[in-house]
Amino acid sequence: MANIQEVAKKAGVSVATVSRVMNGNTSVTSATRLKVEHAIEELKYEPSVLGRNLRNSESRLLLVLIPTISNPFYTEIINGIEETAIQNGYNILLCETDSSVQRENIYLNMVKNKVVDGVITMDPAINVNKLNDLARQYPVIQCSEYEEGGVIPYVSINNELAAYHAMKHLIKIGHERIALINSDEKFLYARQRRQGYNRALKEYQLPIDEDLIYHTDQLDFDYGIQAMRHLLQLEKKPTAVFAVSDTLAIGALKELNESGFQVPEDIAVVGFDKISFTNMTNPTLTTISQPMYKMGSTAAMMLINNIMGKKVESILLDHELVIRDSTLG
Amino acid sequence: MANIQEVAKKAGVSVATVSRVMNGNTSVTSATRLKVEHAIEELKYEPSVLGRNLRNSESRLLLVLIPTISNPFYTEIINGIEETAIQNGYNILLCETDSSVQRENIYLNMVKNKVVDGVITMDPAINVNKLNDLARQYPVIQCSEYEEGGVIPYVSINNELAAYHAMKHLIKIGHERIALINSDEKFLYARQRRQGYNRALKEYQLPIDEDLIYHTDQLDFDYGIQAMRHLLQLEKKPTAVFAVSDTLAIGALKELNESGFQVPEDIAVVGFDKISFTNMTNPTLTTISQPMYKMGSTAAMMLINNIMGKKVESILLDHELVIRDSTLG
DNA sequence: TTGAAAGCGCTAACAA
DNA sequence: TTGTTAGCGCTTTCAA
Repeated sequence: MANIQEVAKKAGVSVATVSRVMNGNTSVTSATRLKVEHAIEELKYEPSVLGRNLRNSESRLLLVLIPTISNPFYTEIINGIEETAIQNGYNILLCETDSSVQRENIYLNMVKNKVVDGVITMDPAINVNKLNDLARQYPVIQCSEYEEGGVIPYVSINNELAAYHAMKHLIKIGHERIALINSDEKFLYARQRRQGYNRALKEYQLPIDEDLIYHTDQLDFDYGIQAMRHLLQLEKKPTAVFAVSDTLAIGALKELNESGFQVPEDIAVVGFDKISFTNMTNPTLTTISQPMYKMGSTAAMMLINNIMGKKVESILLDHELVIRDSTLG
Repeated sequence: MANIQEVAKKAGVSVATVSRVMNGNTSVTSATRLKVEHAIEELKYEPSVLGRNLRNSESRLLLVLIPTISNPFYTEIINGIEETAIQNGYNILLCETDSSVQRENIYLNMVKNKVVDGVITMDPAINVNKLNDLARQYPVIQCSEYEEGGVIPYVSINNELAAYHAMKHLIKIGHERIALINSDEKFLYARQRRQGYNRALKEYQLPIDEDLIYHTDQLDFDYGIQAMRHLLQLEKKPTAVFAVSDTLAIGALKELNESGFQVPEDIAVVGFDKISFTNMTNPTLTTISQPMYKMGSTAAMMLINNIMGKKVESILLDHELVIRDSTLG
């Protein structure tokens, strides 16, 4: 691949002039510009991003940190991030932390090392102190999961309200014993959704039965199966289940089918996220729709603005309850 | 962030010595090394990857091109690529082409611009000529989809044989009218799976009925639903369906459930890939298991070897027929 | 309008 | 063993 010097030589001008042409600088006569463009064409010159980046100390790369690529929830967010990034001349470096501290370190160093210009993190298990440290000097945005009252800008939804809506729906169609399949309450979203769960029960003067609350370590299908299996062993079984992730809800649905329970006649199920699978299950799954694509594109826009030195505000996007067969008794 | 000069100054040595310490060069006395390490610690020095890369003309970044992030099939492959890349000191730049020529161009230019050291492509719709051009000068590996008889090293499975196995299974349990939900046969894997379909039918002296072969434009669930809807309108309906992707098979299953057909009693279904959701459907889906993780890690290893100047050989990995409820009548 | 030259941060060849 | 220095490819300041 030809470099700027060869182009300059071929065109009979200086490298500065070539650079000016490349960057659309106006102070070049059209005659010179033509000569240079000709040389560029002839040599099939493509400027080295490395050289340019070193000089400008920018990489036009955004780091995107996700806990796992396997959950379709993240997939849609990533679509939103990527589209917006590309539109603004950035590319994304997608990295899975697997919630491992070691990986997290590697990736956060990429920010310090200027491999990337900024970072969007969706990992709920990330070390908050380290992240705050980083955010003092570099552009950082949190997406979906965030630190309450923290200093890092975020985009998310109102998890408490969303959970409240899901619960209210179940209560209104007559359920009184509603199980909650939650993830670890060390995560903010888990705590918030739990609060929404509690609020709805209180509002309708229903008791909070700790037996009906199950915590899972992870969000894979299998954990939903296990949770449901546990709940079905209770003496006083629930008549409805609210899972904080569609993947868990799908696992629960599977276990109910296997065990011969009818959904929603015997037990109703509500999920959370509206991943595309939820339309393929039998019955289809009632769920809270998160604006995943928009969340991603908003996060990307915030990060890019932040990189360009603008001040950005945190934002909570709207959710929506999508009622499907798993609660239509 | 401090740079190498500041560290050198603080340690009272030259930048070359700091560089030597950073790169584990042995010809440094332990006294000097100590001084330098001290300075590095004190200034929290992290070498600039940009400077290093420009100098070494390498980025230690691998480009991974996928048609869409939404298909879980790719997710597992990516896991394999990423793990292997990290183990070897590389990171991956994951990019969705959406099978768009424009995006493809942007990304392939990243190789020429040395933003990345090499590329693994899984996009079946990629421009083969352009890719071959690129491969003349830069490390390129094809994963899953490849050019038959081409010059670019690839890792894949024996698609013809896999499809043959799936069909043989259906025939052996008594099916004679077996529909094929295939994707566009402009893709090699679609042609190969079609060949396996044909071979099995011929071997058992069953007729090839073109009415039973349906081609979809994409692999999303919805396309599987549509395909099945079409097949159910035939006068002589199939008794079994083989879909070349689990996502299509899941859509087909959905449509069968909706229309009141029993699977596998009325119609049996076989998918392809073994994505994790195939264990959640009702009934669970018989499918061809592709070694996705291994495919990814193999591709990454091939690319890294290629970057290091080694010659690499194409390889076909083993598949496996996983028999589940959707064919257990 | 154009060119010369400095410099981004690093590594490695060469010299001492 | 250590230091000096050129140079990777580019942009931008300053001068002409």
